[in-house]
Amino acid sequence: MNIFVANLNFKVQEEDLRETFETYGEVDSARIITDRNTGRSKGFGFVEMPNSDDASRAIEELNDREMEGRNLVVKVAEERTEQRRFTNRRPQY
DNA sequence: CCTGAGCGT
Repeated sequence: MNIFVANLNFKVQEEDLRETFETYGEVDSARIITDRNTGRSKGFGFVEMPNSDDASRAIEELNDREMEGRNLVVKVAEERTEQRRFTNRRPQY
């Protein structure tokens, strides 16, 4: 199950996110979205949990929960538009 | 070092 998590403190990293969600069950992957150009955190990310039951509990429990001084926003993620592949050439603007 | 709506290379 794909989980969207936002309102993250910028200093929170993927492993912190993973640990937080592992409290409620197995975490397949945790990803923090970082700015392509600066590499800094965008303040939100995605967590994939194999067990949808654990995922639902995690969403209920972690949504609006405080983490590093910020209140987390945890929702079920929308389907990703399309599986895009790496493109070495990016229009820099 | 710094910021704060939203859905990913």
